[in-house]
Formats: sequence, C-alpha cells, structure tokens
Amino acid sequence: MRKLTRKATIYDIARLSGASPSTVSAALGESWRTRRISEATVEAIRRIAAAEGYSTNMQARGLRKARSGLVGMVIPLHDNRFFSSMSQSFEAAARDRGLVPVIASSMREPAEELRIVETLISYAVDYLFIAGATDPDAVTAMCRAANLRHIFVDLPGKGAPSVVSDNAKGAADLTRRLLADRPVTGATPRDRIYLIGGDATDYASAQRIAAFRAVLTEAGLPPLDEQIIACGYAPRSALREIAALCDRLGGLPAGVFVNSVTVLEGVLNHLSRLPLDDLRACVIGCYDYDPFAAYLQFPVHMVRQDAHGLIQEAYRMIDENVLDLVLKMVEPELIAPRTFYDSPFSDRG
Amino acid sequence: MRKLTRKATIYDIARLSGASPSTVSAALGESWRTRRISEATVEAIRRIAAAEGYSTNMQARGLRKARSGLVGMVIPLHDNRFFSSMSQSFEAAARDRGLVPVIASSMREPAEELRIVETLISYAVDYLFIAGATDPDAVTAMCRAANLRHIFVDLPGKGAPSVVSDNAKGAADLTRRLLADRPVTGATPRDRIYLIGGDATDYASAQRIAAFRAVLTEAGLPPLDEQIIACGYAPRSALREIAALCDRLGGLPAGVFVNSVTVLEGVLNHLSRLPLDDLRACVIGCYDYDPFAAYLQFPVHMVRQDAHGLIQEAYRMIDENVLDLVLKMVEPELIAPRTFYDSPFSDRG
DNA sequence: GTTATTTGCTACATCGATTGTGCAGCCCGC
DNA sequence: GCGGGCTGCACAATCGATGTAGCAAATAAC
Repeated sequence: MRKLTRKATIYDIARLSGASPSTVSAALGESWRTRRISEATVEAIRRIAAAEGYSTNMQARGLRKARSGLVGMVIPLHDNRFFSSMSQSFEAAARDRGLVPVIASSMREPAEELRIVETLISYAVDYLFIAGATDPDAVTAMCRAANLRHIFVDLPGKGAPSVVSDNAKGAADLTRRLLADRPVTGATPRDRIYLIGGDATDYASAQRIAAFRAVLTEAGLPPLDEQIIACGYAPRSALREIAALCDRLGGLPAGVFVNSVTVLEGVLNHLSRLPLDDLRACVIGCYDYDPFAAYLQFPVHMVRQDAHGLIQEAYRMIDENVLDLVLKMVEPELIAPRTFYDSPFSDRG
Repeated sequence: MRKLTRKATIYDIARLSGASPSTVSAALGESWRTRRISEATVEAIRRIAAAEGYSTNMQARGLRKARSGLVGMVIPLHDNRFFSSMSQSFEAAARDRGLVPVIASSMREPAEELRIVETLISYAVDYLFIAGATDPDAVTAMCRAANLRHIFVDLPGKGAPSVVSDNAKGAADLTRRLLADRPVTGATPRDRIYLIGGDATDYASAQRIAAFRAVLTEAGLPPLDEQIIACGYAPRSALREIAALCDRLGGLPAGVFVNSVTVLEGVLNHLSRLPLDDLRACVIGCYDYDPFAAYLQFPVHMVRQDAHGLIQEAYRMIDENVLDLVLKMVEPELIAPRTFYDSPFSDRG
C-alpha cells in the first residue's frame, strides 16, 4: 500500500508549473480569458493538472462562491415506483445542468422532512425540490431564512412555485371508469365502490377523494362516509383495512379505488387469498402505474402519473427563474388493464 | 418579501454573545468540555444560536476538517426495485450514523460511473459504496488516489472489501426449481430452459450463468449455447429477444430463467400477447423479487436478493473498519409464486 | 505573601479556491 | 524619449469553521 498522499491542490499545481495559485485557478476554470492568462500557460497548467489527477475541491469552491453545485430533492421514500421514477428524472436533469443531485427520503414524517431540509441547507444546496411535502409552510420558512430557491412537486406549497399532478382529473377519470365497469348497478353497501388508502389530510389524497365523491354524486350514488378509507399508504394497514371491509360486507365490494401502488401491495396481499371468481366480480383501479400490476390475475385500471413530466416542468421553472407562486398541473394518464407503458428510461436497465 | 439576509455564521453569534468565534465554535460543537468553556457560556451561546436559526456551514467545516459528513453510493439506476430497496436501506443506515447519503446512478455505463466517483471525491465523501460496479478496478484506483474508503456491493471488486449476493446459490436453486416444474421431460430445443437477460461480462450474470449451466449439466441436460441469451438488462432488448426466440422455436420453450425484473418487464410485454394456455405450459423464474410480479396471470418463481442485508453488512464493515479484501456473501431466497414478501419498510408507504 | 496551577477565554493560522487590485514589461504614437 | 495603453501574471483578502498556542485572572500551594 502507498503512503497517504493527499489530493493535489491548486498550490501543488502552482508549484509544479511555476505559476501562482490564482493563475492556476483561472486556468483550470472558465475565467482565464477574462483574466488574460495566455493560452500557452493555460495549456501547460492543464496538462500538469491532468497528470497529477487534480480535481477541484468542491467544499473550498462552494465556501468561496457560496454555491455548492448541489441540488437537493426530498421524497417520501425511494422504494416506490413513482418516486424512484422521479429520482431517475431528477438526476438526469441535474446532470444535464452540471449539478450533483442529493436525494433524501422523509418517510412522510414532518419532523424528518424538516431535519433533511436543514441538513441540505447546511450543505448549501443551490436549489431544493420537495416532493410530497408534509409541511410545506415550514419548509418554505426554512428556505426563506436560508435564501434558498425551492419548488414543490407532487404536493403544492403556498410559499413557492409548485408542480403537481392533476389529481382531480386522474381520480375523476378513474372513478368514472370504475363506475362504468361496475358489475352491478345497485346501491347496497356491497354494490358500491370503496376508496382505500392515502391520507385525507394531504393535498393529493384530498383532491382525489373530492373528485371521487363528486363523480359518484353526479352519477346518483352519493358516497357514504364509510366508502372512503384513508388509512395511510402503508401496505400493512391497507391489508388490515381491506380485510375488515370484506368482513363487514360479507365479501368484496363491486369496486375498489386503490390510492397508490404501496396500498395496492397490501390490498393484493388480501385479494390473493380469495377465489379468483370473487375477484373477477370486482372492478379494481389503482392510482399509480406499475408494469407488473398491469398484468395481475384480475384486471386493474391504472392512473399513470407523469413523474418525468413533473420533474421536467419543475426544472423548467428553475431554468426560467420563475418565482411567482404558480401552480402548474401535469396531466396523468388513465391506463387500461394489460397495457404496457414504455418509460423514457426503458432502453436502460 | 424580506431582504436577502445571509445565513447566520459563528461570527454573527460571536458578536451577539460577546464571545469570540472560536468560543462559539467550541460551544456549538462537542469540544467545549475539553476546551474548558464554562457551562454558562455554552448555554448562553446555544440559546442565541437557536434564536438566530444558526446551522453549521458544512462546506466550511468540511474544508477545515477534511471530512464532509457525506457518504456516497453509486447504483446502476433508481427506477428498479432491487436498487431502490438498497437506496432505502443505505439512507436509513447513513442517517443512523449521522451521515448524509448521496446516491447517484450510473446507468451501468463505465464512463458515467467514473465521472460520478470523481464528482463524489470532489465533494469529499467520507465513504463510498459502489453497487453494480462496471469497472471496479478503475474505481479502486481513483479511490486509492483520493485516499477514500470504499466498498463494493452486489458486484465485487478486487481492490476493496465486497459484499455480494450469493448468485451461484440463488441461480442454482432457481434452475433446479424450473427443472422440477418443467411441464415436459424431453431435450428438443422447445423442451429446454432458456436464460434471458443480463450481461455475460458482469460478475453477477457470469455467476448465475455458470450455475445455470452446472445444474442443467448435472441433470443430464447440458445447455446449448443458444440457451443463454445475455442481451443486457433493458426491457426493450428483452422483448426483442424473447420474441425472436419464440419465432425460432415455434412457440414458448418449456422454461425461462429471467435474469432481472427489468428483463421480466420486457419478457412480460411479449408474453402478454400470447394465449394464457401457452404461458401455463411454460415455467418461468425471475432473478429478483417484485410483489406484483408474484401475482401475475401465470406463476413466476422468484429469487429475492436481500438488499437490506447487503447494505447492513457493508456498513458493518465500515463500522468495524474492515480493510481486508474480504468477499462477504449474502444469501438470496427462493420465493414460490404468489408469496407475499413483507419488506422491512412495509409499515411505511 | 509569593509562586504554581488551574480556569476561561481570545488571537491567529489554517483548510483550498476565487477574485479584486496592482504592477512590471512591452508596444505604440508623436 | 515619454506618456498611455495593453498584456500577462502575482499578491492578498476572503468565504466559515476549527484547533493550537497563549494570556490574564482566579485559585491553590507552601
């Protein structure tokens, strides 16, 4: 093993090249033209730097320039198709702009979310994306104090530009589809469509629930309160709730509106224990798309949120320096059962 | 809107408290005891710092201490169940240790991988995890030059400790299961089991392919070269290859060993166009677990790699300062069709 | 009552890169 | 041959936090 050789600095390159540190700095960056460093000197310095394996110490640069080259994003969790798609797009877009993405997950806990924001501020991220914010106002307060440009994605905030899915449209479309495909026409509890999952206090779920209610009402089937089971996003609680529901009803209802793929995991866990014929007498929809969920034993209508589009739109606002409190909507897409969606990244794996 | 107020620094707190910057620094950190700052002073300073919303500038601290508090991980892609599980575990474990995780995806491109490593080195990450390395030796060379502790996960490297799945065991188990469930017993091309996906030059695939070969040979069915179709991990190429294979054979073979979930996406895209009865005459296995893939219209045997276990083990090596070139194996688990795996994070969503 | 020792704090150099300012040398014109 | 302008670079301050060395006052020792 070799001795502990520290990384080369501009001072090392300066010594080796006979130039001053400031000249080295200029030569290695963009500013050498305006600082009138001769092309010959620049090339000589760059050659030496390359030979020494020099790379800029971003902590020093960031300290001096008060910018870090980092761009932060907070997401609820990594282990989820929707959010990991956002991560993928977020990262690609960051790289296109020469920024380094830092993605952190909050587990949907407000306290954790704020701790993360504070941490990212400590690292002087240049911009911050907050996806699925649980406490947007507090986030905005912190970012204001740190003078940090931020933008909300998926769930809007009142203090910064926001890009969100058109939850109302997606939920209305899905609800209409479920109604149309409902195997029965009655209004008994078992004949009804139940919405399961999500948090009634978060923006996305609230919008979806409202649209669900509106469509049912408009169809002459005003929903009972018990038709809306906002039991959170965890698979386990979804499993518990769907089982309890089936118990109460004496079987599956005519339709289920599942509020996210994680909820669908829990629901599926229960459904998989039921006879297939029972399942086929129930129309199922899921807010979120998953390629495998599209090919389950029973058909599932899905709403694909445009994670890529959300991120693109958010970066566009950063690029164009949008500061107004705009609320940009991105349309989700209703996807028929057994349809294969070809993602923008599917040429990779 | 407020004026552009810069963030408070220790100098601001020093001015407000009447103490010197170095006293403030000590008081806000851990070192105040050994530096003999009185408890009264510490509390006064901390009160003022809290009131001013002070938080440490990590760039400055990092510059001074030559550590950043960052821990980096390179993964091939975010948008994948296995790797996003790793991200989730990686992040949780980093936070437990007071570190900030930075996760970047390489798209499995060696050049991108090295650029990312260089970038992370520029930011002075304290440790680096490389998952699915495409060029481990080059990574090790860069980390050595930067004096950076690193560890390989999922794919091993020769220059640093590695934690990998026991691919040979997982693949052997899966192959045996496919053989046992094979609907026919002949040895014509259509009676055989085909392995599709993966990159024959990467460690994981090579191990799996070798195990696949060995089990078939041992069973008296030595594989033809055409039975191994290492067409990469992209869904699109898998779709192309499985279609071509079915064309050649005049239908589905007796069994398919699918080398990853992304490959399964592509395969499924083709299979979904075939009559269900054809599918049921073919036994399918997939190296990787996905809860929805477990409940497709046809049974799929799956191998669940223990992403959480891999990360835990890797962090353990960091914690215990393991520097030897150990190669730690973590066992994957063969999961029967229609089995619900309950993840360590499934109480969240 | 004088010399050690301890206490509580401050001054200053430092990490590495950036940038405003300054200053030789050179060419030019007249 | 002298002022003015340009070229090509060096010097030094700066960003914010840390830690060593040191200093005055308080306390202890004898």
